[in-house]
Amino acid sequence: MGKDSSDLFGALFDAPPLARPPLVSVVSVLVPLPVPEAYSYAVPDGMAVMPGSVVQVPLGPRQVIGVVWDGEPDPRLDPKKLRPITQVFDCPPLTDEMRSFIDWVAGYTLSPPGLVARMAVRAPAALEPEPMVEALRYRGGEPERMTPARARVMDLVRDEVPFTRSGLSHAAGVSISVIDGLVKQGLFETVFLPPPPVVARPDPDYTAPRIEGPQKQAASEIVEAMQGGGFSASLIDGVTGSGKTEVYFEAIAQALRQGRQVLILLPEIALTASFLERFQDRFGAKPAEWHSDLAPRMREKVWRGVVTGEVRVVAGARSALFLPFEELGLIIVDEEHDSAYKQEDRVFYNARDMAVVRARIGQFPVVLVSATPSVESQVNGQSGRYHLVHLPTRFGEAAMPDLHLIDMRRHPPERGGFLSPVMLRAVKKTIEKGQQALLFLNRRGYAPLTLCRVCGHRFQCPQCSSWLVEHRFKGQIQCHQCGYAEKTPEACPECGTFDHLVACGPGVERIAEEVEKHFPEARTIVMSSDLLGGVKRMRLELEAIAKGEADIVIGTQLVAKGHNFPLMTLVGIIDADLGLANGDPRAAERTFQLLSQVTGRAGRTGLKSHGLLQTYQPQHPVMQAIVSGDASAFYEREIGEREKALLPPFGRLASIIVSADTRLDAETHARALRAAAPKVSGITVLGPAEAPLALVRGRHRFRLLVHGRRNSDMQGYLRSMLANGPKVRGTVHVQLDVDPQSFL
DNA sequence: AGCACGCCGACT
DNA sequence: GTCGGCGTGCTC
Repeated sequence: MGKDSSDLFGALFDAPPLARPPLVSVVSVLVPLPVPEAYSYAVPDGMAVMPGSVVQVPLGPRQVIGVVWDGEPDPRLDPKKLRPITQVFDCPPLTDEMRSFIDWVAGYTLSPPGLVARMAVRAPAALEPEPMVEALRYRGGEPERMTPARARVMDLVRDEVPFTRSGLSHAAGVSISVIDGLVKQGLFETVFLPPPPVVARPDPDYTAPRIEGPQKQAASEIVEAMQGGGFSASLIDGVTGSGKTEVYFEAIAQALRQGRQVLILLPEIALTASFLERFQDRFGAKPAEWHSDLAPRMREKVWRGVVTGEVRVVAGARSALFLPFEELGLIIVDEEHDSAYKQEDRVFYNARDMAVVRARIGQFPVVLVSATPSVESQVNGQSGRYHLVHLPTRFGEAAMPDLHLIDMRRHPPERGGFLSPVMLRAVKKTIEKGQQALLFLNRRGYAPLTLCRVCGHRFQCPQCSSWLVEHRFKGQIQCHQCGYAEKTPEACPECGTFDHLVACGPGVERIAEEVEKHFPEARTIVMSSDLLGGVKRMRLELEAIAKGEADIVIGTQLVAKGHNFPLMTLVGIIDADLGLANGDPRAAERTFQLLSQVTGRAGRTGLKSHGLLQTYQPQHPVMQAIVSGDASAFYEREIGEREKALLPPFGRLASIIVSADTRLDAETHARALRAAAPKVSGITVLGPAEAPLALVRGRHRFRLLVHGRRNSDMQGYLRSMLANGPKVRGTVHVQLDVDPQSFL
C-alpha cells in the first residue's frame, strides 16, 4: 500500500466501472482532538495542499486549525460526504522533520497526534503573514511655508528613504500634525514596507568569548564536534559559577555561523532579564522570548519569525520545543534537571528528553546543561550516550564557598528555637563584617502544623486533609495543597479553649522571629512566595538585597535561583534533612539539587564565603556529597537505588507502570488494580511524564499506560485486563517490549 | 479538547 | 414549574 491516497480510491471505486470517479481529492488532517488518528477532508478545487500545510477545517459546529498529514483516509468514509477544507494559511508548511517529530512524540507519550500537532501551531493569528506597514516617501516639491519644524523633516526625507508616520515624527522631533500637514500638501507618496523584525539578528562575533582554561577547552570540544554536522548529545556538568553559560554560548555562536537557528530551553523561572542581557552582551542582540505569559501580539510575531527563519535564536520555556523552526541547528537545555521541563497535562512529556529526540531527528547537536544533572542524564553520560563535559571549578574570581555540616545532635538549638548556636555565631560574625547572611528554609508560613494543647485537635484542611499552615503575617491558616485559607481562629474549634493553640515546627516566619530576637539591630527580610505586594514588590526586594540593604535574608526556594547577591557570604540551611523522607523516589536527588543551588548563592564575587547545613543525618549521602563537593559517589548510589525501586520483582512480567492524566488518577487506578488482583505485587505508580523515564535502562518487558479520565471505565479496563490478559479495548494502551531510548 | 444533550436535585 | 449540576457521546 502506497502513501498516495489514490490507492484507497482504487480500492473503493475499482469494482464496477461506473462512470468516472468524481474528481475530488481527499487528505488526512490532524485536528486538535484526543482521537488516535487524523480525520479526512475534501480539498476544494483550486486549493493546493501538501503534508505539513496548516489549514482551517470545519469540525462539528466550529472551525479549527489543523495540519495536513500523510496517511490514508479511512476507507469506510464516503469521500463524497467529506467536508471541505475551509482555507490554507499563508505560511510555510511544517517540515518533514517537524512532522516526524510530532509523530514520534505522540507515539512515545501515547498522546493523540492531533494534540501534539496543536502545540506547534498554537499562535492562531500568526498563521497569516503580518501586514505590510504604511510608510511615507518624499516625492519632490517644497512645503508651501517653511517653518523650523518642517525644515527638520525635509532634511531627513530628501534622500527618499521611506519613514513611517510615527517614525518620521520621532526622528525629526516634531509632532505628528507637522507630518500630516506636509502629507496634505502632497509632498509624500504612500509606500508599503515589510514589517520590522521582532528582534535584531544576533552576531556570533559581536564580542570575543570571555572564557579561559577548562572553559575554553570545553567550548572548543563542543564546537569541534559540531563541525562535522549531524546529531550529538552533550551534557555540560559544572558547578554554579563554572562558566557553563559562556561555554554553551560558543556552541550557539558556531550554530549561528553555520547559518542555523538556535533554541535555548530554560525553566520558566530562569527566563529573566539578566539572562537576556547576558546573551545580548555576547551577541549584540536579545534572543526572542517564548513563554506562557507572552503578550498575544508578541507571540504571533515570534511564531511567524521562527517559521520564516527571520528569528535566529529563541530562549523559551518547554513549550518552545514545539515551535516549527525553519532550520533549527542546535538546542540547549539549561538546568536540564529542573522538573519544570515536565508537562503533566494533555500531552505528557519531558521537554529535556524530547529535545534530544528532536535533535536526533533533525540531525543536529543538543547540549544539556546543569550543575546537578538528573540521574537519568548522568546514566546516559556514563554509558556514553551523551558526551560528558565536566567543569569542576569556578570561573574567574569566584571561589567555592567553604561548606560544613552542623550535627544537630551535638549542637542543638536552645529550647523553643531552631537555630544551632554554631549557626548563630556564624551569622553574627558575617553581619559584623558588613556582609549578608541567607538563612534558607523551604517552608512558607509560621509553622507547618498547629494543634490545641488542651484537646490535641490538629488543624486540617476540610478539602484535602493535609495540615493547615499558620501564616502569622497574614493572620491566616492556609492549605498549601489546595489553597484553602481561613482566618486564624482564636479558640480551638474542637474544645473551645482560648489561647491554647501551639505551633509545631518552623516556617520562615518563625525563623524570622527567632532571628529578630538574637539580632534586633539587623535588617531582616523574609522572602517567600506569599510576600505581600506580588511580583513587583518581590523584584524591588531582591534588588534591595543585592544593593546591600539587608543584613539577614530568610527565604524559601524562591531565593535559590537566578539572583546574584554580591555581599552574600554566608548561606545557612536550616533543615537540610527536610524533603529527604517524603516518600518520593526522587527525594534524595531533589534535595541534593536544591541544596547545591542554594549553597551556590554564596561566594560568587571573590569574598571568602561559607555554607552551613543543619542536619540530624550528617552521614547521609546527600550531606556528604554537598560538603565534599564530589557528587560521584552520590550519583552511583542513586542510580542503584532508582533501579531497585523501579524494577520490582514481578515474575514473568517485569513490572506494570500505571500512569494516568494526573498522579492522583494514577494512584486511583493502581488501587483498583491492587484490589482486583491482590496477589500482584510490583505495580509502580508514576506521573505521566515520568513513566517513560522509568524505563531508563530498557529492561522492562512490558508496560501498561492507562490514559483516560473516566475513573469507572478505568477500573473496568484494569479488571478486564487482569482477567483476560493484555487484550483490552478502549483507551488503555499496551505496548510490549518497548525500549524508550531506542532512538539513540 | 469543546460542546450538546439528557437526566435528577433545590430553588428564583 | 425551571436552573444547573456532571455523566456521556460526538466531532472527518
